[in-house]
Amino acid sequence: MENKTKVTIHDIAEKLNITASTVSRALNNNPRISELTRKAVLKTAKQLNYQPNHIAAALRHGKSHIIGIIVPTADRAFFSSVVRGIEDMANNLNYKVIICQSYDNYEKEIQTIDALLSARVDGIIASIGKNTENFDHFKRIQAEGIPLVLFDRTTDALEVSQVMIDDYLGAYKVVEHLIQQGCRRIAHFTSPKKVSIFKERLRGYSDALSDYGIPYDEELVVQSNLQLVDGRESMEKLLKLKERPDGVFSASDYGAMGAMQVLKENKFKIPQEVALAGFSNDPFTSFTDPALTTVDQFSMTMGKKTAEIFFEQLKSGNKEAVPQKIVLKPELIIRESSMKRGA
Amino acid sequence: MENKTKVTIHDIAEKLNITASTVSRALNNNPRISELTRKAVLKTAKQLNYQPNHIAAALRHGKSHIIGIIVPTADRAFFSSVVRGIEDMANNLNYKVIICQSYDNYEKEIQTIDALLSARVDGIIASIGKNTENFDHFKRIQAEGIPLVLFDRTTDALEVSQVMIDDYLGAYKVVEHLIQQGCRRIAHFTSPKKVSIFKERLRGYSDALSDYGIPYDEELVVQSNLQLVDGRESMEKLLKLKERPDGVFSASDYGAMGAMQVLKENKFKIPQEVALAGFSNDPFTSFTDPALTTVDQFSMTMGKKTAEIFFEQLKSGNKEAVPQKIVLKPELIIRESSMKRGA
DNA sequence: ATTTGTTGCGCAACCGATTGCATATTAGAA
DNA sequence: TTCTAATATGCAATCGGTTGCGCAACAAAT
Repeated sequence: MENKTKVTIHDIAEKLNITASTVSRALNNNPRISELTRKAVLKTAKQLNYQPNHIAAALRHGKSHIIGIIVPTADRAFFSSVVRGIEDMANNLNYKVIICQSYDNYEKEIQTIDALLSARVDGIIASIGKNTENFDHFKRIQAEGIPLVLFDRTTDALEVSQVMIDDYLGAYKVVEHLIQQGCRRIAHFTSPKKVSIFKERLRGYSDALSDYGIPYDEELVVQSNLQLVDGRESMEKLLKLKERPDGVFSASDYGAMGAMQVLKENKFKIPQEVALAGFSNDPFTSFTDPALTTVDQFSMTMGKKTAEIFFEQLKSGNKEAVPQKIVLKPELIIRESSMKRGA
Repeated sequence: MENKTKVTIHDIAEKLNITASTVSRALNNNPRISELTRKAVLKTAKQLNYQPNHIAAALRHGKSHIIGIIVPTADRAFFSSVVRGIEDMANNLNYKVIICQSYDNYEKEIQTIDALLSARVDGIIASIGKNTENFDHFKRIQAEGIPLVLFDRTTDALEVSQVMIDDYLGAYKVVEHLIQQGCRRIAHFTSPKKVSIFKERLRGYSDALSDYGIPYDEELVVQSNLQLVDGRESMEKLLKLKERPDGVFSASDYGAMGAMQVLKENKFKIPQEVALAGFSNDPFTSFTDPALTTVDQFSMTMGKKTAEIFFEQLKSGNKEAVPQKIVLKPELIIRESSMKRGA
């Protein structure tokens, strides 16, 4: 255990009376090294408990073999699941992953990117924070010439590959379903933020209504931050309308949950009097009573697909390939909260 | 934007007709550099858009200024909250954080530690995976001479600082509360794993019973993996007993949730017929119907405290200081699922 | 026997920043 | 005026691998 000084390839070299170059090549399976030498090196390395210093290697060929992932928060099932998909692939390719959280905070997002850049990550995969409206920090990533891929919370303000789900379609399906269940006054919780996912969901809502001949009513579209409390407030506001809604489609599960609480507190029957649907298929949605209808986003698939595109770009040396835009199909998960007409 | 080659201190030096040493010192605020030179260097650095290469610096003085955090999974509110607490402090001290997930997988835990070690992190903060029973990989961290601090899922098999909550006390409080609500046959969901938290919770359960003169009944203690499905199975098993329990204390919120589902499916009244309590205060516990009684673990505090101890150790050069063991007090959160006697 | 390859390994530069020691310049002290 | 001491900067080694180029040794081809 005399580990005072870390053992290096030079130690191995000395012990075998060869040079560090040979040791390095042996360890890297360079074909120009004889089988005999390689075996000896490997054996000695094990004996001395040699641990490669990746920092030195990283310095030498300018690649850290680390990729950065930026998510608004890691404690949302959706994001952590995407991360897992990415991680799996990265690990297989022998890349390490730094997960950073922006907490939907613009300043923190900038800092995070700075940190990742100066840590010399080989590339960055990100989902944009809710409050971000300026994308210069992302442009800096591209200016460095390292790959950048966005997922879910993306933007068209950047020339970049992105993987998202078809939010429009998901929303459309939800609203169509609510209509088919008999709803005629369907409210929608949305966000004022410039993130495209919310705009797309709103568009899906509005188009579905119009396709089924239901007028779009401004007072039924409530803007908020879509958290639990926001859902509560929005619902309370809706209940004060002369004509209350008979269905609510929230662009987030938490928002829908808030609505559910308020409705239950006011003794409304869900879904008979008011049907309810969220978006994201957060695990808790199956725990509520009634269980919440929502839209699944195939997060693992999104992670895998994102990683695929990312590493493709990485391998290709990040040439100015045409940015790809992958749109995955979401799935409507129908649960009790919207089944007015039975299963 | 001619950023083909990254600018280095040598570029700055050349432009100013000085040497890289001077530039380095100027950038590091070394007092042996004249104010004039320093200003010039800073200005030129900005002009050329110089970005320090931390990898080179890391190689030079053997410190990466990166710390590794290992959690079983980042998508559990508890863990991500602890992580956030750690992150906050780390960022303030200008350290970066790599978050790694072991997914409660022993092999992956080992790989992760290897990866972090060869990434030359300056220290590691970890919560042990459920299935880990051998701790040699953690000993390797210590053998490297870098600080290691464990939180929540800890072990006494290692001479290491640890931060945990008083699981015994938390469990005791829950059971005491259930007894005070009138429960006399209280079941407990526990895990067979060697992680101390579950053993402590079991001990709290058992002691509370004994303190209140209630016999410990083996058939009421069900072992499982404590996930949702496990909770369901355990509850189903309990309902087949000749004498069913009138209270259930699950060592995990998910387990309690599974029990709740089964009880509701079988039309049992919660809490009147069976009172229910979990452990962890996962956000979803306030969304269930009835809302779930549980134990809060002050995750942010745990994160802060963990970081505090960790950096203390790091600053002190990781001398063989006596490992500290911090035990935080948990808080019982009483909700409807256990309020037999009203609020 | 000479040429042409092939194989296996060493030499030395290099990645970018840091730092102990040396040196030059200037100021202050004797 | 000469000596001492700061002050400001340069020199060169170093961190631990990696890699282009070169060379020796031996085999195969002519």
